[in-house]
Amino acid sequence: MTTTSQNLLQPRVRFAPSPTGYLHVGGARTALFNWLFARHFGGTLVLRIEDTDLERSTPEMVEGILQGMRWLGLNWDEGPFFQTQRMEMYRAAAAQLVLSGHAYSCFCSKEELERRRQAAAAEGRPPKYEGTCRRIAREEAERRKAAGEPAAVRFAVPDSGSTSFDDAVFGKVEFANSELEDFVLLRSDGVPTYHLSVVTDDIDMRMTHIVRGADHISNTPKQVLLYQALGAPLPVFAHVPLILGPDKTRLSKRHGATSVMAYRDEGIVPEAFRNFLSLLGWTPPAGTPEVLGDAELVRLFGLDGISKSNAVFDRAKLDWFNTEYIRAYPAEKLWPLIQEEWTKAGVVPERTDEVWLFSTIDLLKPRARNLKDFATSFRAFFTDHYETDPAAAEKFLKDPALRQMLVELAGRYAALSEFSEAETEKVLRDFAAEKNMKAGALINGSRVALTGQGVAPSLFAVMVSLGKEKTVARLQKAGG
RNA sequence: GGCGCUAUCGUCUAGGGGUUAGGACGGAAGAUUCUCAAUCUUCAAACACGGGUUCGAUUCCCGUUAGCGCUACCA
Repeated sequence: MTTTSQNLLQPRVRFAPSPTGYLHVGGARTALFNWLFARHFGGTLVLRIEDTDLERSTPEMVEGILQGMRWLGLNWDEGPFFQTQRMEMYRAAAAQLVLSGHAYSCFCSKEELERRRQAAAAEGRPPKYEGTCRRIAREEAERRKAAGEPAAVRFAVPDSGSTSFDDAVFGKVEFANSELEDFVLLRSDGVPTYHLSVVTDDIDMRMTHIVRGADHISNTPKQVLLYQALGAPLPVFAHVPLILGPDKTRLSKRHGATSVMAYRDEGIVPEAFRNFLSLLGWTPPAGTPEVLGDAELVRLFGLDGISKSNAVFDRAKLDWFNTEYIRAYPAEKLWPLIQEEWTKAGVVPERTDEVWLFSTIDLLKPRARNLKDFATSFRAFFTDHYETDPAAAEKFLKDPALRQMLVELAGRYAALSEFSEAETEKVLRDFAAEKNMKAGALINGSRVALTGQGVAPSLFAVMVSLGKEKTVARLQKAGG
């Protein structure tokens, strides 16, 4: 039997990244699915850092991954555990496997192995390890090791038969054992490889479900063999389809931002990112809307909704989710996120009273595409230190006569006692009629003069938000 | 190359032996005229191919093709 009954009431899952790079989109999605699964069932999410690749793992990347997890809002319940701090356990497991006859010492050097692989490739043979050292008697192997000869430990894969498992997403997957080679468990320097450390840890940490990328499907039979050799019950495997770039090849640097932190830098709201990511490879029950906040996601998530085919990362849709969240968020929720953008962009808001701030944010948010807009195109609402978009000025503010009109209009506004939307509009329209010019020209010109942008909310709402003093000053400034 | 997995609009997908094959993003057109990056309306857009099974396949089976994954003393 390849599966065992699992307790869905208290599932234990893990996210196990390797700190050889930042937290990328694919890893983030895997982390999210594990998080959703754990939260849905009230289970436990363990964070485990798989740093057994001593060459490529770095502390900076560990920090980068934790930072990514925090930005994504994916909290874990146990860990982070580091495999490099659990070396003794893997060595003990390897020793146990040698003792039970499931593994053996291999004295072939890396160079020798590489040479044989080349030769096999040249002859068109599969580059599989032939099991040379499997024939060395245990006593002799012990003697050679004692003499100081470096040795790795390999798993002795059965020569015949097959190994299968029931994947929660893909169903039954079966591999002929003859396709599997005697893979290395322990390197000659005593450091475990992936297969050994992952299985040892998953057993030790009592994982009930292994939710990971589909790129691990081919690795799974080796791990199943290890579970069996170690006498441990199998967890439920759930492989999730991969995320591809727009050209349908695996998502990589060539496709632009693959680090999740790049999305923070681009002004993406974490919850929007989670929503978008959740729908890459998973579909909620039929009839459910696509905009799903965390609570809904947690409530609806399940392994049965995971699809089998790879998904393309669609940036345009991410942006759409982002605008949906920015619009839906109340100003007070947007406020701290906006402050971060201001800090990054060096914007120092001139007014900080919440009533004004929140109403201005509410005025702006329907037109925001990302959080950065509040520090860039909306900048003029919060500070006098802003640039005017040359294209907008060219389009709406080019005419010198119009600019003079704006100065004159400023005078009318200066005399206004009630600075409301209705009043400011009336003043402008009366002025336009009096001067026999189109109100639209005045409105568009004023918009650029007031906001530095060609696109902004309704002009009179803008004026009220800015207040009389700024409106007058900026209109006057437009004159020259 | 070998092994494994996958295949519905451009993208994410629903569906399922008989449907006008549904939705969302994106796209196009129009409306609005106070801009559009807002809003509203409308439209275009898909079952990879070939064999079966069947009264009937997009759906089930086989094959082909394509894509992806694995094939390390990486994870």
